[in-house]
Amino acid sequence: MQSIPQSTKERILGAAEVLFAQHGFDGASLRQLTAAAGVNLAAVNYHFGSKDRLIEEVFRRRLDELNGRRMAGLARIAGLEETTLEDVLGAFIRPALELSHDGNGSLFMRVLARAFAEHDDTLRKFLSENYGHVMRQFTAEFARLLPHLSKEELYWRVDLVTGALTHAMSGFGMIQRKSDVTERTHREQAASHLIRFAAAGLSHP
Amino acid sequence: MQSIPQSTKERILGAAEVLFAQHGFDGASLRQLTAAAGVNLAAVNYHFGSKDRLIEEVFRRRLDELNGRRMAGLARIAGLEETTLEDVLGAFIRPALELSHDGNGSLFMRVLARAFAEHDDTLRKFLSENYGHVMRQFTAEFARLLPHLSKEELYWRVDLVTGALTHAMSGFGMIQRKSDVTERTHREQAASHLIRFAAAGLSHP
DNA sequence: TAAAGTGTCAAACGATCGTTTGAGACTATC
DNA sequence: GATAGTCTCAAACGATCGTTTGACACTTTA
Repeated sequence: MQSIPQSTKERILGAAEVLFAQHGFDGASLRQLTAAAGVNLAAVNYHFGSKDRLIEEVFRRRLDELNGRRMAGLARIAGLEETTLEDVLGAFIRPALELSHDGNGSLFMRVLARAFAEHDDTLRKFLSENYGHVMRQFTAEFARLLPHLSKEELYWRVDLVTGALTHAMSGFGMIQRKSDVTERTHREQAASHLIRFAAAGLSHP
Repeated sequence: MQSIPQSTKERILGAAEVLFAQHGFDGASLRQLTAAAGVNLAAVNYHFGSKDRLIEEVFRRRLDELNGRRMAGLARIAGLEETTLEDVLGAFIRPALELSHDGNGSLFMRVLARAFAEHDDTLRKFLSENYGHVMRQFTAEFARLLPHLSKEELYWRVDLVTGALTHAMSGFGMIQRKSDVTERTHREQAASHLIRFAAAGLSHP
């Protein structure tokens, strides 16, 4: 129950996230979208300029939060003597899982997985320019903790970890929470699975 | 140089695979597609009935070959005493890598990755009905080789392996072959990376 | 109170989509 | 040589797309 009604911009962004996750960027039309948001068709172009700019805003809103938390988590442990691989993976994975269980945030991971599959150059450039430093910093920390790996080996493994996490967090095959498990417990179990899997794949001899 | 010209159906299927990989199922129009294939616009509906049926045929053509090879590889080793986890993973991964390096087959893995991201129910049902038995059989063999894992643990890990392989084989971040390495060598290196990573992720304690 | 700014609305724009049509070319059958 | 079947072709169909327009209501500024 929201006593203060959402602004038109916020209603559009919310509906866009849901419909982009369900039907893709092309598949979700502005007519569907504005109808779902309860606003006029012309509102998207008035407030965002174009559909493409709306798509960018959908990303920016969630990724600023997501990667901000990731960098904050990494900053707490990076470079320390006692830091483990699991710690670094936790800093990368847990913010995404928290987002997944926050309102419509879970749908955003589906939107993100779509963006990866699209191979769209404009979108990739946008993601790389705005958030590329996050992956670079995490990779640097992995390199410090896995000194026995060559640069090529490490890149391979980090790439495979990225694929596994994107796939899992997009909810493609995510195992459903049972009714006798609290959501918090389930989230912790999911994080544990992901982290242990990734750590094993990254660090094997 | 093909002395025997391809049939209209084959030209459409070839062009469809390329354009679906590049622009997606919605993004690639029949007008682009038929122009690239050098055939008339109406040829798609004449030979395939509709765009959706064309999409199904694009999948069927490659997946029959791919999963046929996977099942043949699995049949050679399934249930044997001396079979290793790496053997089973090899039977699953190598046919996909061979496809990736065969003509336009590499683009098909991108098409497949798109299909996963789409979450389209019709397509998922089609894939599950026609090729679901392949994943079930491989999972059964994994279960035999990893008896210490609970059913839930195993499903989690197999799902994460699937994500990593789909991601990697779609060529998203696949490390480029260097010019001083033969294609065959590079393919073997890729298979080795994937198999070792997946084996570590599946079997860790 | 007049002017300027902000936001919403129905309606229309031109473009592009998947699909259908009907005429015509070609081959095989009788 | 007429007939039936297979295939190709240009053209058009209706639908839907993202975007633009101009009128109108409301608030803020002067």
